[in-house]
Amino acid sequence: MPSPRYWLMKSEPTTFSFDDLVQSKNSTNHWDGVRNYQARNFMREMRVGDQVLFYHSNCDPLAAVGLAEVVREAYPDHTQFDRKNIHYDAKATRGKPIWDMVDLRAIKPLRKSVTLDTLRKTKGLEKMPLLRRANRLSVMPVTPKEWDIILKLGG
DNA sequence: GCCAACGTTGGC
DNA sequence: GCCAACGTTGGC
Repeated sequence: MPSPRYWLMKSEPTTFSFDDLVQSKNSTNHWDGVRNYQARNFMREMRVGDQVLFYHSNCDPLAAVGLAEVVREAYPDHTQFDRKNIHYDAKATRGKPIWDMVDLRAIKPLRKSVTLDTLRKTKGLEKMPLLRRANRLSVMPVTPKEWDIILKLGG
């Protein structure tokens, strides 16, 4: 199976919002802090040019808000080595890192944010992991069909 | 290697 | 603020 070309990534806007990405140098920043193996493994499958939906969690409104693309493939997340960082992992060493991150560049905000509520009501999106009850996965693949549906909703 | 307890995520 | 889901940890 070829690797998916589309992804959804969740972030709490109080921690790092789509606007924060837009305002980063070259609209580009690294996606650090992933500490879940499934999410990490999905990041490792990402290739330069893959498209990413930026989703805001734990806020109001809950919604997909912007488009980004992968500009650097998985490399070690530096925060795992930093004792003072909330994401510090004592088991990780520079010789044997555990956690990776990718770099994303903001493409543009969606003309219209697509709320979780809308996603739930839209046919064809039922299988998205995002919509599963109490879902915690922060990085997930999006099928081309789902991608088209969501982009239409987002204008 | 099992599984209960614990901690975190994140929608509600 | 609550709590369901679920990943992780640790005792055995």
